[in-house]
Amino acid sequence: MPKTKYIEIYEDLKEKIEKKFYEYQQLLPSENTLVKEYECSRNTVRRAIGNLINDGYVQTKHGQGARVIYQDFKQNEYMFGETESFKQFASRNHKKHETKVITFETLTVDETIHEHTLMPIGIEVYHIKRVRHLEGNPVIMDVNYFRKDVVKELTVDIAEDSIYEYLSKELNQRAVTAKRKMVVERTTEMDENYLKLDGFNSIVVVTSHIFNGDGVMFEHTQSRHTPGNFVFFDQKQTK
Amino acid sequence: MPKTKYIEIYEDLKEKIEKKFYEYQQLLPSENTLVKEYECSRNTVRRAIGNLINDGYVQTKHGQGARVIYQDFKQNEYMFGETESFKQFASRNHKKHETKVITFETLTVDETIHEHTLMPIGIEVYHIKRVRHLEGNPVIMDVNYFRKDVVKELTVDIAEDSIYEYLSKELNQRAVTAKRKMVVERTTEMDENYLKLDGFNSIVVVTSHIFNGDGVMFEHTQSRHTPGNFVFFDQKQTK
DNA sequence: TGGTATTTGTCCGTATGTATC
DNA sequence: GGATACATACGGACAAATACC
Repeated sequence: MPKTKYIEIYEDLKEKIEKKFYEYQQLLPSENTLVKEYECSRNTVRRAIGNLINDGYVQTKHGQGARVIYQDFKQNEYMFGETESFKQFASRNHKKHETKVITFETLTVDETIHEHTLMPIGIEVYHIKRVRHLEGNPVIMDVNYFRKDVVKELTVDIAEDSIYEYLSKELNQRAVTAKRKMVVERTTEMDENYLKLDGFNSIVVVTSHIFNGDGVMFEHTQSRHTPGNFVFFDQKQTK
Repeated sequence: MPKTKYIEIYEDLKEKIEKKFYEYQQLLPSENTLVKEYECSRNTVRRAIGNLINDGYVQTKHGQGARVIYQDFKQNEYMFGETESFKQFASRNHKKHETKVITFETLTVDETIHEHTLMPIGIEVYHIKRVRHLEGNPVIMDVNYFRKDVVKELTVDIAEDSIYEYLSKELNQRAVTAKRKMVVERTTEMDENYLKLDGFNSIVVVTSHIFNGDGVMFEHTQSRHTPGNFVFFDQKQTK
């Protein structure tokens, strides 16, 4: 699987910034210099730098250059909200994890579910409730709706392991676009029964709409996070 | 101030999607068609579409096209977290707003402040605490640190109006990059004294590092939002 | 099933404009 | 004013995935 040139350059520059070969506040070499260094066109260098801008690693200024604004961050232990599965997250952080399935059923989308999930009325969906445990503590409740025509035959076993692993490996399905909304709400009785709230009377509710490569919104998920374990990062650049 | 071509195309397509000229799940005209329509090069069309992808409006697939995945959203009344000032937000939503300055002082950054804000040790900063009122209710507490060498002469009057308006109009300074981190914490005594918490024992803490066009991190802000008034949207696309 | 056309993705080179140094 | 550097735009070539007949 050969990577593209601009991705290679992007990753190389990124690593050099992280390793402080290019330091905070320093200007990157000019585009023309990088063109010679990587033996490519200026467009390709610019695409690589464009990605670094999106990641908040550099900031460019017209006739000046691309300045490094990446700062080493005491990486938080917990870092939810990224586009990765619970299992991946737990593994990456070397955390003991477990998923318990509370509800597993098939439903037909009616008016009420449609209002809530934006799934088209009449289709069949899996409705799954799961509690995620981290180091033995129940910290997240996931409420999923999966389109059955896309995810085919789900089972409780798969839901206890990783639905995303199953989708990518067995069905070659991938989440391509994720739209999310975050709010904080008062806890419900359900939250109090299932989650370790540590005195909080609120819960972070992340509602996601997830599209596959065909542009089909195949998943609607409400993730209810205990506040103590929730962190979200974001960076934006005004054009 | 003439806009660039790709921005014009981007905005035109965006509007057509919002107005449902191009509908949900429909494919946009091919790049070559758009090239003829807008009388421009293919690269320019592709840049415009790239922006639509970033906004979560379309999703492209190799060999197929760009599919609209924009869905009308019951726009939430409150929508914090965007890159806009409190005053802009309040005005856009036709809300009565008011800002009360609690603390206004000049400090020299020491080890402790540096640890917390990443501002360089030894420089002078304004330290400002403000409570934001919306429709008469205190809903946000902002704790700012501004580099004095960048923001020059701040006053309490400016802080009560809009520091950002002052910066852009008087000093021609702009926030270019904003890095943010969101967590939920238990309320402090200060939160309880100053904010209308409506029974919540938690508070949404948004910590921001803000860079100007010269790559100087001139502002560090901790925004403490009452949970009931906090909404954050996000969309990501896997490459 | 297979071949062809369409469509997006990558990459290159060049030219011009504009901000910075 | 001149040199440097980024920003925009155009055009062309080829590859790869998809759609169509």
